[in-house]
Amino acid sequence: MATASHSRTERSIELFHALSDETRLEIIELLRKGERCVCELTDTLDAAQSRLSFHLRVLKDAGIVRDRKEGRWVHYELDPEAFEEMKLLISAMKPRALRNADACCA
Amino acid sequence: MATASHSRTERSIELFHALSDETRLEIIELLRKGERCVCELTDTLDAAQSRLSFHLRVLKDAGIVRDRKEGRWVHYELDPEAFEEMKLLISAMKPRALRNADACCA
DNA sequence: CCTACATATCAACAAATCTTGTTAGGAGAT
DNA sequence: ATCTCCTAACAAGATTTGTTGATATGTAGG
Repeated sequence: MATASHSRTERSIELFHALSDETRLEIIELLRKGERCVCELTDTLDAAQSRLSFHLRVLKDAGIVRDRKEGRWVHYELDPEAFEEMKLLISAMKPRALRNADACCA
Repeated sequence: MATASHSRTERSIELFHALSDETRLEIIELLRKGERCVCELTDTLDAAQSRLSFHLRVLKDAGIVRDRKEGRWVHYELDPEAFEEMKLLISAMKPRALRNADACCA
């Protein structure tokens, strides 16, 4: 567990920040096909190992991916729950009133 | 219009980056009630005008809010389409395969 | 035990982002 | 015209984020 307790705002920031980086989006795209080890991600993305490790950590802390150790390899996979959570957070942000419900000023 | 054309990745980065800041999430929360002028946002959020102006620009460039000028006031409101777009982008990121579809290594 | 390999972590630097203060422009009021 | 109010835009500094290279940890095999 990365941090203790989150407000909804803090949770949104963590999740959406994790999604706002090209390398991390590429990782997610690759993991959609299923679990992958770090070695395969570095090969496919042609990225330095320490760079991927950094981004995988961000994704893991946000709960978007899970890791599983097997011998000296570490496999990562997407956590579907995180995506459901994001959709809920977005739904909770949508406008809930008609336009100009009660305008201020003027 | 902020930029010319976007890949889906670039668009995701822009949208999710806009959502990964506390001030901007607070703005969105306020605008859920309906259109608001900048003066009311600065009052409610107790934030410097220039700070809000910066964040409103980020939200506007991302297409999350629209502005409307009326006399010397500028009113902002949420654009519901942006939230639909986000949900689509998230759906497109969800895992599409069963776990361990074809593991690498070991 | 020693070596090779997979991954994580750290430190230093570079780049992007946010904040604050200031300036500028446009709209109404006098 | 002049003044005031509302907001956008710019500039400088502070903070955060991402990259890179070096080092550490841990596992497997000789």
